[in-house]
Amino acid sequence: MKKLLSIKEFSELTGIGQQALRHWDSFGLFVPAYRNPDTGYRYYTPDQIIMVKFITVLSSLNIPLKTLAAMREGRSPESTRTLIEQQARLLDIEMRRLREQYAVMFTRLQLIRLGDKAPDGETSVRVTRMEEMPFILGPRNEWKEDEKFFDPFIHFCRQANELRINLNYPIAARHESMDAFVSAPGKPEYFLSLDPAGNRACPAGDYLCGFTRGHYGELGDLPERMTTFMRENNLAVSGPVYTAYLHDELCLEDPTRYLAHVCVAVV
Amino acid sequence: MKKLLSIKEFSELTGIGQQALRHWDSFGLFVPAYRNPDTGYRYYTPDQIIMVKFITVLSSLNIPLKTLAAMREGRSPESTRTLIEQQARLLDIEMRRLREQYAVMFTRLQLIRLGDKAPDGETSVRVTRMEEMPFILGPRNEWKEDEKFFDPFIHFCRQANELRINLNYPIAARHESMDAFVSAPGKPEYFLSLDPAGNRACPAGDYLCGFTRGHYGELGDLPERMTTFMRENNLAVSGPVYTAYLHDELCLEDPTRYLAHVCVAVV
DNA sequence: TTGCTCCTCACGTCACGTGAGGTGGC
DNA sequence: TTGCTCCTCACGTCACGTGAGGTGGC
Repeated sequence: MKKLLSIKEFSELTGIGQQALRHWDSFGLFVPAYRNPDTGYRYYTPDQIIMVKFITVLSSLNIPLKTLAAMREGRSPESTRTLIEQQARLLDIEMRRLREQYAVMFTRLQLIRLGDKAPDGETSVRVTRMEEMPFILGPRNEWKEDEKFFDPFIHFCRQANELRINLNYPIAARHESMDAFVSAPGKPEYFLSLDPAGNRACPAGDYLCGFTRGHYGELGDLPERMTTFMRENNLAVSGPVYTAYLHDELCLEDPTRYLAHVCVAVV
Repeated sequence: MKKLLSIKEFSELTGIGQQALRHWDSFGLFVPAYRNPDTGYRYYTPDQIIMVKFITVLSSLNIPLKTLAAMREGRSPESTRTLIEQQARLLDIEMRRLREQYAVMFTRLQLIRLGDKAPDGETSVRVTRMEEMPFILGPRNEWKEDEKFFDPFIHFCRQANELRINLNYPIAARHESMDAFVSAPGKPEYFLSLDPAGNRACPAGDYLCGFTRGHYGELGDLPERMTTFMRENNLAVSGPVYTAYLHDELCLEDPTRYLAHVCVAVV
């Protein structure tokens, strides 16, 4: 004689809600071992815990319950093995996705923190040691005279989609030379995705860094201030100019207060 | 003059469905940069991609969109930083959960595969080298005469819930001696959870293994066959007796065909 | 009888997807 | 005019949660 558990007891034992158990019963995914024909009461046996736990594990990835129900009938060791192996692959994909999201969040956090430490007045220019920053370079931008301002940016995003570049990472800009930056600060030659697994990087080293506030591409007098600083301190440029927004629309509602960070390697 | 994107263009660029964008607009989570007052058409700017991507990353864990919308208004670098840090913690928990599920699936798979390789006739007894199998031991079972058969099993499950033992792992049984196993095969002294991170393990070594088919606790003549085999081959027991179901209700619909595996270390 | 549990509708929720029916620009 | 896109309801979906109203055993 097997011990029978009421739906309340079984619900408490397994942690599955009563209504969930009734729902699973309603379309045959998981039915009680016994049902009182007079009262309609559901009774479960303790060994049904095994099945119920298995179902929760399987359903925790977005496999529809009806699909699971279909797979459960006519089951065999082979079919269950296949089901688990398939689930393992899904788990693997999901774990990759989470790791990537973690990296996205961490990269974003680094930028915000760098912005939090921006020097007083937010207009200063200085030389700082910077760590390596990996990235993926987009296609070279074409700034035709008649073209709309954001067309190259859209082109970058479209290319990114095609090349399976993750647009969740912060996007930065790059001018190939200080001259190019000074003459057109809002028209970088490249956009880049700050993917930590990127195939390129701006190397660790001393960088001339400038901060300024304003809408995307509006860098005010920062280019002049940087060139002035370099002249006064006898510095020479030794690489491209990188522009990143540390505090952007994710942090601020007022677009005129976005915080930009421009850096260029110097010797 | 900013480039304006129709909802279709923006949807294709970001991979977010048109109706999702309308839905996000409807309660203020993410509104188009411009709206034609005559036609009601929605227009988005390319830089809104950044926000939309951020939202998808945040919402991919089960944070309700309304909660996100509430957090988005009056945002600051500090609030966004806190939001990301909180998200990172959630991601961490989620990754632990997935790793655990992966272990659950893998452990289950090992049992099924062992069952697939069960010897011909499925009634044979033999000595095999077995790998280490970690587990967590439950409380000692009390088999009172008048108690229902499954009561100790329920007690184990309840204890497991209290002790935060993961019941998703396969559950096995253990008799402390061959005598105890032979005299009451269906009444093990312990139940155990086959958690690979368990604090105990049956060590790698040579085990006398027996297979039999039948419902839980019904081991037929397997105990006798095992003792006979040991006598005939001059083997001595050197540890507890473990019983696990390799093909159970997860694999088979017919309870009389469940496949049990009994093993005991021998010298 | 009281309190507890169970039942079956039936509607609510969340984040959309999917037509239904109509409009507007080329 | 045709074809395309956009709009706003409004209902469907999925996996339940949450009462509503009624029953049954101690």
